[in-house]
Amino acid sequence: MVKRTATGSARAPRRADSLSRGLIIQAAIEILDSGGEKALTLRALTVRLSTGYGAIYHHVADKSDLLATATDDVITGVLSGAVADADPRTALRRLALGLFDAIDAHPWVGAELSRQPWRPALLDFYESIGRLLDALDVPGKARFDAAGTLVNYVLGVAAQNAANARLRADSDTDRETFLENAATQWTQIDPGRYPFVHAAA
Amino acid sequence: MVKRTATGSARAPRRADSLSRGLIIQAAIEILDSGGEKALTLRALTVRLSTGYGAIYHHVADKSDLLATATDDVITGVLSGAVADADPRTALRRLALGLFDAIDAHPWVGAELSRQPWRPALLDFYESIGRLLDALDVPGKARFDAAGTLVNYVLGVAAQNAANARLRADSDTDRETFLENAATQWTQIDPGRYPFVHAAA
DNA sequence: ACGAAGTTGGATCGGCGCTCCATTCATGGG
DNA sequence: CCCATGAATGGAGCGCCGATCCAACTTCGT
Repeated sequence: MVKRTATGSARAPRRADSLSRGLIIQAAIEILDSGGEKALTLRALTVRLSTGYGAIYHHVADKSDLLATATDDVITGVLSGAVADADPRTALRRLALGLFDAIDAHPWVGAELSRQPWRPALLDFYESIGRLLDALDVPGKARFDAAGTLVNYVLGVAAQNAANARLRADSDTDRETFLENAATQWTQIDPGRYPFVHAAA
Repeated sequence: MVKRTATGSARAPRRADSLSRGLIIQAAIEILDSGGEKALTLRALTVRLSTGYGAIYHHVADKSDLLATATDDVITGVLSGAVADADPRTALRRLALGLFDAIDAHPWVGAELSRQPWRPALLDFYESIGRLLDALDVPGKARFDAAGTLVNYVLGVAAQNAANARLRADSDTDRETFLENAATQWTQIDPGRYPFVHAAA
């Protein structure tokens, strides 16, 4: 016999597997990837997870919390996916390209990062860059400037790339050349920004 | 005698001064400046302009059109406000700082630009930078890269600045030092990015 | 066995962008 | 001079959103 609420409507049975914050965020990421930023609605989440609002809000503060945590997840993935490299310069390149690729694959990450540039995951990113620049014997102050310049540059180019992708949703033939452009531009920037270090190397 | 609609509700008299697209956008900018991005609602616009939805949608496609045009207006203001300067290098500095100040004064401009990096007004901005770099005898390809790097850097730093302002809504004592930092960082970037040109100068 | 604490589902609320249409008014052709 | 026409206007209403709230359910210590 189906139980009824006080208002007389039917009530679905409780889910078998228990919900968790991680599950919710993972579902949010999938929705964001498949449908873009505007596709992530609480309703869509309840449908995908076969649950209600209460369950979601029990594990998550609000929608912005959801977006922020999802973004952190992606960035952390980029960091952990970056293999250690003997040469700091190519390691930097790898890191920057990894960030670009991540935003290219999940455009909503770029938008969120430009909205909240001090997310913990992004600070970790700065930390890694700082260590690599340290290995390049870049002096302290310049190191900070360089990290900021690099990240801002990647975020900006990724945003432009996302805008391009929005304009023409197909013909990704020149996407590879675009990536190569970004790569070469960065390789130009690093030695150019620090001509002393570059000359020393 | 007050006229009544078919549903019997009262109808306000028609406004004396006629509406125009420019008026609507100006009102939108004022709302955005005073209350931030989320304060711009069609309802707020109707209240401020003492009008209805129909009048607004007759002059404007939709809300994104409103935001985009308002952003173009601000950027165009930065460009027209930049006085000609004999030295291309300080002219570049002025342009970059002008963009930063504009975003600092209207944070919603930064968010919109990162969402739509190819707005006509921003293209004009690139055009101006390109001309200045040409005056610096920067070769063609590097010129394009430099303009992109500069704009992306300013946008990124401005976004970080906006985030800072969001965190501490007061104590703008260190805002000046922040601006100076950005300025010196750019003066470092320009010669650093093109050590050849800088050495030649 | 039982009640407290932890979890879940969904009705509900206020507000949003936007559509639609009755109404108003300036204009110019007869 | 008049009135037909169409641009301009105001506002009710629609569908959807994020968020709240609470009854219903589960788990678990005792």
